[in-house]
Order: sequence, then structure tokens, then C-alpha cells
Amino acid sequence: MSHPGPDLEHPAGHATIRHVAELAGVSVKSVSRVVNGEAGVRPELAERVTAAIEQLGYRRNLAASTLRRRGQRTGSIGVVIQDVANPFAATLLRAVEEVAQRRGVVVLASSIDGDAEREARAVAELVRRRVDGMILMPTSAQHGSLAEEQRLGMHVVFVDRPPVGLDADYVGADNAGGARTAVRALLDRGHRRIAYLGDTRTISTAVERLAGYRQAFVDAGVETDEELIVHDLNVSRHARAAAAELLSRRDRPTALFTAQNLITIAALHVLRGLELRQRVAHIGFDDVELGDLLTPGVSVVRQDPTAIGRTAAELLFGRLDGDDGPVRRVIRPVELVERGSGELAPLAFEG
Amino acid sequence: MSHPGPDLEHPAGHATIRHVAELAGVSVKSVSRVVNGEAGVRPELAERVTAAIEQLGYRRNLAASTLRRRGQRTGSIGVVIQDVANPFAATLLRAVEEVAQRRGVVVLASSIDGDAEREARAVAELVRRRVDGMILMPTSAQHGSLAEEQRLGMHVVFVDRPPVGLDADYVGADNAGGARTAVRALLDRGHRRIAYLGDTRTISTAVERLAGYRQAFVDAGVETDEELIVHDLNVSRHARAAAAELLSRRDRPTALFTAQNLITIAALHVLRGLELRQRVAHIGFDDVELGDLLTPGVSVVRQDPTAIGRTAAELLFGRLDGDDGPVRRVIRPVELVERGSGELAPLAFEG
DNA sequence: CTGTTAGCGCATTCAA
DNA sequence: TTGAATGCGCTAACAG
Repeated sequence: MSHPGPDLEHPAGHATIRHVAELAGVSVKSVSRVVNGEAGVRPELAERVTAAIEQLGYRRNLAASTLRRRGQRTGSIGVVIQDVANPFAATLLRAVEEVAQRRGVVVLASSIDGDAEREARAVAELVRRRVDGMILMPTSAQHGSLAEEQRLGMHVVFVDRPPVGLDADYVGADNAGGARTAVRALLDRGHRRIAYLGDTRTISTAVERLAGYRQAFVDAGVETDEELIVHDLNVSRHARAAAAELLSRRDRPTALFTAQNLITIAALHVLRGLELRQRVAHIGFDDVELGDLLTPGVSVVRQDPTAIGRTAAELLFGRLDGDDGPVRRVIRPVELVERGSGELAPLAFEG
Repeated sequence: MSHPGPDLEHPAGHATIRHVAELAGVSVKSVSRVVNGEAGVRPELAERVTAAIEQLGYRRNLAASTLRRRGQRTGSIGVVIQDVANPFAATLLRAVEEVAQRRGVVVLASSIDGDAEREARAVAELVRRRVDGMILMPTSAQHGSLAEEQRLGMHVVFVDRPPVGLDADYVGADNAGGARTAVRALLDRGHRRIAYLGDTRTISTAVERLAGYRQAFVDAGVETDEELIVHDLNVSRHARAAAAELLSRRDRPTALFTAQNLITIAALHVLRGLELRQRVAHIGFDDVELGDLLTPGVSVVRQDPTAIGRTAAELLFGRLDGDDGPVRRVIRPVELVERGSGELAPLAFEG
């Protein structure tokens, strides 16, 4: 025993490889070999080591292992999302997790609630922890600061919202196309006063969905009424207030297009409160749970958060595996799901 | 320059403290002082260091830092939940995250989908990563294996389901009481054939909710009909099938008690499909989004996942801060929310 | 097959 | 105020 190491039978905290080595009467390297399943260890010795590991409750310290291994990955990725309590983000995260778990990679998730500072803090924290890569649903308007991290080997995949001022992979949905389809459907049924209720305009999805809304009007040769366009509904309370205001106007809209799931839910509450669900057409972006069971059913533009998350994760792990092809931009299709609320005919204000 | 260290101007990966020290022409210790905000550094020198840090894009490697710091925490906690895509778990996780973020602690989340093996793997992974503590929504029947971790200083708080074979903190809801209240309400309205649709019986919440169901019958002096009790509906498909089967019997139940959110949603679809939502009473455990907007509204026993998550996180951090008081068991109250479906009177089977 | 030495990136101890 | 040595727990490279 030439080790000057600890002599504790019962280490205060976790046992280390040295404790195991001493107890088994072997060198640390042999323990390391056994722990890592390296070949070339005499069975008898291996058994002694295993017994010692068992007895001490030894668990390899992954941080130390990673530190020493040359160019070793930490086996962790970061996922920065808006709010894990939002089903869209939660479902996406779940899909990422699924792919990660299959590779034995853990996921560090952070909700940032549309706060650019929290986003920056979250990213910095992930870098400090040397995650192998990150999946970002950004809130900030500029992502150039990530270029530095990229240059240092950090792999970043954007989801839901594309990178700005940065070359990075992106997986999102056809926001403009989906909005356009929804609004065209409303126009086709004769609606003209179609309100748009959307999220903060710094969010690209909101911008794209509004663009789709406008495009549908252009396509139909109908002018948009700017009075019917409301932005910045990033809080349910605001969405409710906006919907209530719109729907109590003398010339209220005959249809609503709500550009995000929480706004859709808020609008549903208001419509119900005013007993207008049967009278005002409504299409939302993002599916909502139980939307099919309401009367009328809630028509939505459905995107597939599971597919987005899975695709993003696979893209990220592909990069980690060495794929250094050109930056990819994956736009997933969306689908208009007609359940009733979007197929209501326009009704004059009888109020 | 007496350091034998690297001489790269542009390190391949991340810059280390040595790169910074060389560039600034100081010792590593001085860089360390600046990075950690320790006092006693000449401003001029500090500035040189800061400039070098900036220039190299240096980020302290937290793993290395933690490794060296004496008894230092990793600033991370693990959260093991059933499925982050389930709103109950997602909301709980969000609350934990909120508390953690305020303390600069990151969260490692793992969904385990009712798979005990995945749970064990997730826990082992968290231990390898030396998280400071963990919050567990367990799926396994026995948690004694965690005693070892506990002895080694790992702090564990259970949520939703209490520890078995282990002394550990726990935060959950009054499952039995909530179920009892719900079923009593149905009995009070004259229902006798009240079906129970529940999750796997290895899950304590399912057991407790069933116990509450039974207790309500005992309280009322009514016998339960075992034919109306269905278990193991841990997959939506199964829940739907079970509900469909129950509701197509000649002597179908006049009321349903669905003991979990996904089962409630499955039952709602079936009831709707059979046009029975107005005829068969229904109370679910766990609130469901938009449940208030259905016709009739979905009566539920509501628990507060945010409060559970927050409480669990605060409990955990309290332990990390040195609270070594006796093990705590926090049972949060639940609330019967009457929205219509639970207040329907019993109706004879009309054929 | 096994062990020794060195060092990952950093913080601590102690000396200058 | 600053820096050189030492070692956290582990593995790589190189002995024997």
C-alpha cells in the first residue's frame, strides 16, 4: 500500500476510486479498468474490486472522469424553452428527452418566459457546465453572441424561432403558410372582419403568422382592417382583455384568428362568456387539448411539437457525431384541422 | 513566463485559466481571483485579466471548479417525473425550476413513463453527476435502494407519491380525501352505480384514490360493485377501451369517477362519442385545460401542482441549507370543483 | 495482466 | 499583493 490517500472505512461523502482501491488492495488504475469495463483484468481481481465497490457504495464521479478524458463530452445537452408548463414546449422537450435518453445523455432544461436576460443567463450557465450542445427556443432578437460559443465548438440548434445574426441549424413550422391557410378559409366563407390576436412582435413566429394573415387578405384582394390587429398578448390576462374589447365593439369582427395556444384558450373563455362561440368564427394556431370536444369544436392550425423536438435533437446529435455539412433549416408542415369553430359563417352584429 | 502550459493563441476548444494567465502575463491564481471576485487584486492587473478573458472568450469550467472546491455543491438538482408532456408533471417541474433558478441552480429533468428500470437508470445517472439533491415522482414500489444515496449525503424529496421503505421528505395531495369527497357528492345525488377508472395499482396515488372511493361507499352504507372498478389504465387507449366497455353495458354506471387527468380526457372522448355527456355524471381527479368550457363543464378534484413543486423545492433547498429536522410529510389539500358534469342526476339506462 | 506517473482545469495552502 | 506548489477524482500514457 503505497498510497498516501485517505484511510476512512466510512468516507463522509462519496467514496472515491482510491477508497475502493485501498479496500480491494489494488491500484486505482485497476479499479478504473473494472469500472470502465476495460479488458485485461484477472477475474479474481475484478471480483475483489466489484465487492469493494459494492461495499463502499462507490459511484464514479462523472465530472472528474469527463475532465480527464481527452476531448470527452459531458453527456449533457441544454434545452432553453419559453415555459415548460406550456404544452407546446413540454411536448417538444419530451421528444428531445426521448432521443437524448436513448443515447444516455441528460437534459438540462430552463424556462425563460420571454425574458432575454434569463435566456442569456441560461445559455451562460450551460456553457459553464460544458454541455455538448444546446437546443434553443430563443426570445432575444439577436443571437450573434452565440457565434463565439459556436466557434469554440458548441453546437446549437434553434427550434420554433430561427436564429438571427447567426448561422445555425433550425427546426420550425410553416407559420406563415399555416396562418395564411387559416385566414384564407375564413375569407372563403365570406368573413371580412377577421381579427388577429398575436404574441409579441419581437417573436418571429408572431411576425410570420401575422404575415400569413396579411398575405391571405392580399391573395383575396381584400384590405385588412388595422383596427382588428392586436399584438403583444404575451400574458393571458392581456389576451382576454383584447378579445373582450374586440368582441364588444359595435362592428365587432365576425371571426378571430388567435396566433398561439394560450391566446386561443383566452379567446375561448371570452367567447364563451359573451355567448358568442356559435356566432363568431375562430381558428387558433397550435392545437389545444379537448378542443375537439367543445361545441363547436375548436378549429386549429396544428403543428407537431414532437416532430420538431425529435428532429432538432437528431440534428444536434448528428452534429455531435461529426456531421459538419451546411447549416440546415427544417420547416415542418402544419395542418388546418376543421372542427367547427372555423367553419361558422359570418353573422351581422345583431347587438 | 515560466508556465509549461499551452501556447495557443486560438485554443481549439475552450480557453482555460492558463491561456488567460499567459495572455495577461499573470499567474493562474490571479486569474482565479479575478474570476471569483476575490479581494486583493491590483486594479491594473485585474483589468489585464479581464481583457484577456474577453479576448479569449474564457468561461470557467464549472465541473473543474466544483471538483477542486472543498465539499462544493454542483449547483444542480435532478427531477425525475413520469412524463413532462403531462400538464400535471410539467406544471410541477416549472415550479421547481422557478425556485431553483432563483438560487442559480440548474435542473436535470428525466421522464420515466412509469418504467421502474428507467427510474433506476435516471437516479443512477443523477448520482454519477453528483446533483446536490433530487425530487422524485417515483414509479417503483420500493425505494430502499435510495437509502444508500441518502447516507452518502444525497437529499431526496418525493412528490406526488410517498417513499416506501425509506425515510424521506414527501409532498403530495390528499388523494383519498379528494376521491372520497367526489364520490360522496355523487352518492349524495343518488348515484349508486359509480364506476372507478384508475391507474396502475402499484402507484400509491391510484391506491389512495381508490381507497377514498371505497370509503365514500362505506360512509354512505352502500355496497360497492366490483364490476365497476377498473384498474391499470396507464395508457390512453386502455382508458378509452375500458370506458367504452363500461358504458355499453346494459346496466351501465350512472356516474364515472376517473382517477387521473389522462383517464379523464379519455373518458370525455368516449362519453362524447356515445352522446352520454349529458346523461352520465362524471368527476375526474386533476384539473383539465378547457374543462370549464365543455358542456356540461367537467367537474374535477383539483390539486395544485405548482404548490406541490414549489413546496418540494423549498423543502429540498432547506435540507441543502442544513435543515436536518425530522422527515416531513406535506399533504396539500384538494378541492372539488363543480362545473356540471358531476352534478348530473342518475339516469336509468334507457336502452 | 498490473501499477506508476502525469495531468485534465481549477481552487487551496502557503510562501514570497 | 502575487505566485508556486499541491491535489480534487479520475483516466491516458507509459512503464513493468
